[in-house]
Amino acid sequence: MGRGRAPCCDKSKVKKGPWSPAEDLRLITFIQKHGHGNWRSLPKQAGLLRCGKSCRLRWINYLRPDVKRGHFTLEEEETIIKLHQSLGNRWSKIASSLPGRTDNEIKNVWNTHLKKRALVHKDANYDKVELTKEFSRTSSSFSTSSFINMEVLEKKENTLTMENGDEPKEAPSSSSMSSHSSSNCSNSNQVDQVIEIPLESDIDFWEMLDNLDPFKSNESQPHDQFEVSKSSNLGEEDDHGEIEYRKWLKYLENELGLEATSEGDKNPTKDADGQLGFEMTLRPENDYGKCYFQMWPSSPQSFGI
DNA sequence: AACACTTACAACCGCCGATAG
DNA sequence: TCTATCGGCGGTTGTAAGTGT
Repeated sequence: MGRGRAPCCDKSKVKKGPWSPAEDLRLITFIQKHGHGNWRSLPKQAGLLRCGKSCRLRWINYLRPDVKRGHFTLEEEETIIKLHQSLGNRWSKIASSLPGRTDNEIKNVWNTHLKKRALVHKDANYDKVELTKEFSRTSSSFSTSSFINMEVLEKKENTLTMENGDEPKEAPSSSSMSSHSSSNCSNSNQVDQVIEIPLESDIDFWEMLDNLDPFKSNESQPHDQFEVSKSSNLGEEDDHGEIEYRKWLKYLENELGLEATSEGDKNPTKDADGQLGFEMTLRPENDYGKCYFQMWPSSPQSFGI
């Protein structure tokens, strides 16, 4: 065999295109449990029909807990412009100066906004007024319906993804997504992570969940195995939502090594914004601390709230 | 309302350097 | 020294969402 480079994987056997929430969850779960020592073998071990590179990219650019999302601040944009002047298209180098930002994101922002601005800067000595106007542009469009975000609020010493001896980053900036959780976070400093989970009608997603072992084994049993607590603080018309919700609990307990500290913790609560959530403590072996899980429906109505 | 065009960004592709055998 | 493999990087593409006509 010559020096010709073998493809990183069998392209005919891997899925391409956008990641589904189910795939995201699988990847997050796997990396939380086992880390990502070998990207090439990870997809197989995690049960993902993706190539290792795709998993790595998805994790680094999107799922990593310390990745900062939302629009760039004026300072960040100025930093990028300055660094680009000295470094050129060395996006990873530029990204290393902007904690929480990925090279891919910086590259995109450069190509879509900053390149033009830099040209204007060159030609017209950088009109600060225009710059400020552009800064107020609407934030990047989050795909809220297909997003799983782990927001590390107060990271304990942990085993999660801190490569190269990275220091735990500050809490991610308040994006439109993160704002869902802010009220909860501020109420409990002991919560270490907020994991936001879409509760949507993504067929693939729920089919995957339904096929997971904990649920498979329940197929012959009625749904009320997750016995809906009528005394919960949700309305009675929430039965369906709460059943799904309890499925989630069961799944998370099994997959992420979570456990409720008391039965009361398993009862979902609503915050001031009407967001459903529940608090659970991770088992000691994971050492991730206490988490607050939030679920948001595609629209509040779908939960009858 | 329907279509065309533009924008934003997630994801893919292929190359490169480092490393192990 | 050569070769195979891997992670990482930068360029590019595909497409959903937004906007204009």
